[in-house]
Amino acid sequence: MDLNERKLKILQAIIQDFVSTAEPVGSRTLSKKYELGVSPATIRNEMADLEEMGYLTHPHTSAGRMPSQKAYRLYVNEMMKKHELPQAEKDSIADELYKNVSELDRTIEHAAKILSNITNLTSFAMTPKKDQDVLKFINLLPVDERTIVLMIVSESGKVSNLALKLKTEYDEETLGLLSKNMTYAFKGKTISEALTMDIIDTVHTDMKAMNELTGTVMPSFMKSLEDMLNVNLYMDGLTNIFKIPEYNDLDRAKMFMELIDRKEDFTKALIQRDDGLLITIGTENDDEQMQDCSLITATYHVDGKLVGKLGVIGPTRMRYSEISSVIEFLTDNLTKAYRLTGGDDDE
Amino acid sequence: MDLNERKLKILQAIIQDFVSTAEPVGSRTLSKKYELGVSPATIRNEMADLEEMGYLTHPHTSAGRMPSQKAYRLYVNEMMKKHELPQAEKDSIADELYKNVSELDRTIEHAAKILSNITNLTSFAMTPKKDQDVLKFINLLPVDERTIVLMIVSESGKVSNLALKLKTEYDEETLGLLSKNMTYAFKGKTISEALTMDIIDTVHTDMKAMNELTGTVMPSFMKSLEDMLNVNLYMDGLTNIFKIPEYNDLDRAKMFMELIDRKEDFTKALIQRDDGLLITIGTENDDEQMQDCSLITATYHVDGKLVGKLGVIGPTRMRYSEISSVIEFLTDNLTKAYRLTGGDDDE
DNA sequence: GTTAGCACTCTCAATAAATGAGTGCTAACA
DNA sequence: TGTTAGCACTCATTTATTGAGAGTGCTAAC
Repeated sequence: MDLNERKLKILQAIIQDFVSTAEPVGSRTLSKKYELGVSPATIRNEMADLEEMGYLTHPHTSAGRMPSQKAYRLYVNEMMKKHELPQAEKDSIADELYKNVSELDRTIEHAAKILSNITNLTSFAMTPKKDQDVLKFINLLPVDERTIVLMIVSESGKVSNLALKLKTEYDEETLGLLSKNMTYAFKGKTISEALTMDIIDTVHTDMKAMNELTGTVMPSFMKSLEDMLNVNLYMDGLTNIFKIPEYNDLDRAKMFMELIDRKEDFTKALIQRDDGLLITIGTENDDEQMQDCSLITATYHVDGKLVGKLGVIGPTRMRYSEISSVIEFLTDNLTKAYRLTGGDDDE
Repeated sequence: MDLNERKLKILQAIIQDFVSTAEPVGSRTLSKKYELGVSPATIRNEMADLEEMGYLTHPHTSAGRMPSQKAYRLYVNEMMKKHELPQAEKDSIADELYKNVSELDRTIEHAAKILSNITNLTSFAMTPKKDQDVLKFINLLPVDERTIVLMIVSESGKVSNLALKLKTEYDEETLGLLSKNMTYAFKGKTISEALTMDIIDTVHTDMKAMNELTGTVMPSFMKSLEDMLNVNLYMDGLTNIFKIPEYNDLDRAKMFMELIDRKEDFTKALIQRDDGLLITIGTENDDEQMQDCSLITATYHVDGKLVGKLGVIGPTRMRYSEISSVIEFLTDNLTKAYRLTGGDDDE
């Protein structure tokens, strides 16, 4: 059977209607609401064909048709037009985003908030994976007799630090020397590389005081490096699912919330996704609990290298086109805001 | 009417039963399950009295009784025995908590997770209010030709920093001088005090290069101070409410989720609560949406001064005694872990 | 190939009836 | 005077029944 012009038109109308109403759509409604130029009976015949081809389903005999996952995939691949955001909306999003640019994590969190507000879906935003981030320098700063601060700065502008309480007093000169040695040893290494190095050996010297200090500082240093590798996931608009008819059912809402609550698993799943704008529909998602959801994600870059992700999760019935545009606009702007090297930003 | 021994015993039994079953309890059930030594008919008479006194309510004529808010208050004030946690549980909680002690925020987040796991309720943990935190030193570190790191260390061990991209190149000597000036000006001031100072004036000098640098650094400095004041709220166990029969109703679940989703308001409400272990039941909560919930919170201290909070929110029917104990145990341990001054911890 | 017409299917909402848990009251009892 | 058994009554909950409505599939006519 052929997916001719008319069938496509009808399918598109059904998708459009179902996406906005969430109700199975019947032949009469269709012929009244959309200018298809044919009678309900003809539409019925075509719908029967479309169903046979797998693009439509039936909740039960006397109900209207609704798009199948295959239909959404066809729509996303072939029928969807690029949605151009109105300038006013772009401006307001950018305003809202830049208003809060400071620490990366805060901005990312804020981006998730913006996204859920606009889409009325549950949004998420992931801070960048930092394993390829390159160490720039390490500094040990005296605070008081027993306290020092360990500070690690990386290319991406990421700064980690930790106040350390020492068991014994230290000597400032040794501290300075150790800072230098550590910087010399680790500068230019990625965080992952640094973690595989035999760190104590690397900065070993003959000085007793120094070795003692090293022994105290190193565990914290490694712990900080590990912390820097951690990816944070921010979510927003959890309650939005209650606005979605599909989830007006306690069990489904529950399933969804549980999915969302397993943040570690969810983060893992996100990390594994391909870069760029990616739409996965229903069973295209690996995770079993996501098989009646769709995910749209896109990637942003920090310092042109580190990759973070941002997106929404919702029912397979969603406004793929509009939502994709918003997500892309946000990731583009994040990338712009965090182009650290060579940029002229003063943040 | 008098709240005699027998009435108290019956009331306690009703509370106990209702807390674990969530079902209104009838006279027959009561006489069978608890050793009250009287017949259902007698219990019925007493229950009618208790209802008249305001300790019990009736969902409808032919249903059993359930405790009123007044009953829970009586229970918490007078009848509740201190629940001593079994040593095994204490150990496992402490293990789980200390396993992750590093940056304060991570630990706090983790504490919330532990709490929700144990109580099967929705938990929250707030990082300390830092307005009384005292600045210790300010440091400006060179990174590369155009980049410096601004670092602020406070008494509580809180370290804030921000990589700054400058419009023009800087000179290391000036940078060092500015660090010294700033430390001199702000050392010993609380963050709140620092924010009210006319900062630019404070470090004003005759040097042109210095004033230029100051102009660039200061906005970021103030922004960092403001960021340091921010209180973070971590929540966990959101999906636990779905396990609670009271919320097996879409509307109520929705209400609850919305309450939780308004994090700013929720944080404000928490900040206003009194210190120490505090139990508020139903309408004792100011917030309208919380009037059918109970809250238990307790405070922990960082460096003996800064105050953070931790607790749970759930239906008025909850195990006040056990939960209070867990919360107190957690806050005690947090306070211990973050006793920075004078302690012997090496974290 | 398209359309009107009609029987048929199935869900959903409304109504009614049966069920059962639990009370309140009365009268008898210790 | 306090306690208890007995029983009528109440009200939520469950199950069954019915009717309306939306929509299809098929047939026959155009």
